[in-house]
Amino acid sequence: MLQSIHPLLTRLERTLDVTESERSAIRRVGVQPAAVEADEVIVREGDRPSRCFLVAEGWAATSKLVGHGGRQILALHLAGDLPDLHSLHLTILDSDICAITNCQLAFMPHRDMHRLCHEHPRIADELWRITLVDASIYREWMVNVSQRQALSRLAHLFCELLVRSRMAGLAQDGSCPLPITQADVAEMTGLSLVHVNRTLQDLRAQNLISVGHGTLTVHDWDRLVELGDFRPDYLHLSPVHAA
Amino acid sequence: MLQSIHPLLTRLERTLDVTESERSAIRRVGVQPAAVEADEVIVREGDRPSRCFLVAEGWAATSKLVGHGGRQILALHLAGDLPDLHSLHLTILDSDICAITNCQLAFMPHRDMHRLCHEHPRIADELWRITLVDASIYREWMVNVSQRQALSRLAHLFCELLVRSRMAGLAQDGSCPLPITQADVAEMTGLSLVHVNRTLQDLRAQNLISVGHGTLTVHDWDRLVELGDFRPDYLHLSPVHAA
DNA sequence: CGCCTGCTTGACCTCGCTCAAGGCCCGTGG
DNA sequence: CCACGGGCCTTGAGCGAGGTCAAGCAGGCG
Repeated sequence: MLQSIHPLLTRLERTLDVTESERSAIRRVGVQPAAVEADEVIVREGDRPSRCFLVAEGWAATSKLVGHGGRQILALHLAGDLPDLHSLHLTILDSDICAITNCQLAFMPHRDMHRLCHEHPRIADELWRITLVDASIYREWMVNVSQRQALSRLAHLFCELLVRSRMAGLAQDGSCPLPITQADVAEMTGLSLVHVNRTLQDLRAQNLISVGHGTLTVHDWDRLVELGDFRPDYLHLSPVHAA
Repeated sequence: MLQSIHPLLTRLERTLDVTESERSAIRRVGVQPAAVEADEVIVREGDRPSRCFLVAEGWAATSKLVGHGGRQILALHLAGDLPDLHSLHLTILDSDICAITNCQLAFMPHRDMHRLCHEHPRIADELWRITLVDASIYREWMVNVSQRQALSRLAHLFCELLVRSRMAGLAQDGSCPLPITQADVAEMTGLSLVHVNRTLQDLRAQNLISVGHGTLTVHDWDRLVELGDFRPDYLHLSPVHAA
C-alpha cells in the first residue's frame, strides 16, 4: 500500500476536491501493483472479479468478440482510467479487457472499495459519475461507428484521443502518444484495416494530422473538429479541463 | 405522491429485496406524473435537469443528432426504465430523450433522489447498478451496429426486445408489443429505411418472426438467437429473470 | 373523398470490404 | 555483416452490402 501517492487518490484529485479524511480513507484501499505485457488479457468476459484495477501507465482496451470472428474495441483506457469499475456492481464481466501496450496496473479489492464508498458518499458519487462518463463515451462511439463516414469517424476518434490524453497529462499542445497499430484503429472504428490505411493517408494528405511512430500530431485542430463533428460535451469535462 | 404504488418502488422491487424502512423512504420521493405524446421531446441535449423520470407506460428513446442530419437512437426505454438517471451526477445532458409512443412519465426531483441515496446506500448501489446495465447495453449495441450484418443486426435487436419486454411484464411467450415504425428501427440499427424494409421481409420469409400492427411475434426463438449472435449475459438479468 | 403516414418495390450507385501481393523496418541468429 | 523472419504499413483490383432516389401502394382519419 503506497502512502504518499495512492493511484486512486491521484485519479480522484483530478476531478474531486478531496478532503483530508477522505484522503486517508482512500489510502486505506489496498493496492496490488501488476505489470502486464502488450496484448495480454487482463480480465476476461465471464470472469467474476473480486477486485478492480486502475491503469497507472500504458493503454488498455475493452473489447468483445463477435460470432463471425471479428472483434470490436469498445473503449480505450489511458493512465488514470478504471476500466472495470463497473465490476463493483455487476458480478459477471460482459467484455474482455486487454493491454494494448505494456501496462502498469493497480488492483484494488472490491471489499475495500465498497467500504470506501459507504463511509464516504462523496467518493461513491464521484466513482458513480466516472462510470456515467464512460457510458456517455459509449453513446458517442455508437454514433461514430454507425453514422459517420470513415473520414469523419477517424477524425472524431483522434479529436477524442487528443483531449483525453491532455486530461491524463500525456499531451503537449497538438501532440500525444498513439501507441496503437492501424489494426487497433480498425477495431475501434469498425472499419477494415485496409480502409483505415487509406483513410489515414487521406487525413495526412489534407494536412490535418500526422500519425506514426507512436505519436499523433494534429496540425489543424479546427478543421479536424469540423470534419469529425466533434463536440466534446459528451466527455463531461469539468470546466477546469474544458478550458 | 402516491402511497400504495410508487413507480420507483415498483421498479426497485423488480431487482432488489426492499426492506420496510427503505420502502417508506422511497415513498417519500416526490412524484410528478406527466403524459407526453408520441414524438414529443422529453428532455433535450444541453439541458440541466433538476429531476429525473421513470417511464410508467409507453416507449421512449435516447437519441443524438449527427452533423449531416442523421439521427441515431442509442437506447430504448420501456415501462420501468429510468432514461435519464445519469442526470443525477452528470449536470448537462448529452443526448435527447423523446417519446416514441404516448407515454406516462413520473418525474422525481434530484434532491429527493440524492437524499434517498445517501440515507439508503443499498438503494444507491442498486440505482448505480441500473446505470451500469444501461452502459452494458450500449456496449452490445455498439457491437451490433458496427459488426453484424443487417440480418443479424435486426435479429439481435428483436431478441433483446422480447427479453426486455418480458422483464417489464409486457410479453406473453413469443410475443410482445412493438409500437415502432420501420424508420425507428432504421435509426436504432444505423441502417437505411429501405434496407430495414427488405431485411424484415427476409426475416419473415425465413419464418423467424412476424412484425407489424404494433406487435412482434417470434416463431423460432432458437434460430433467431443463433442468427442474431444473441447472448443475453450483457443484460445482467438477475438469475430469477434469466430463468 | 382526400390526405397523410407508413410500407413496399425497382433501379442505380458507392463506400468500404476482401483477397492478394509487395515493401519497410527492426530484431535475431548464423 | 548479412540473411532471415515477423510485424506493420501500403497498394491494386474486383466485388458486394447497403445507400439513395423515385415512385407507387395501402390503410386510417378528418
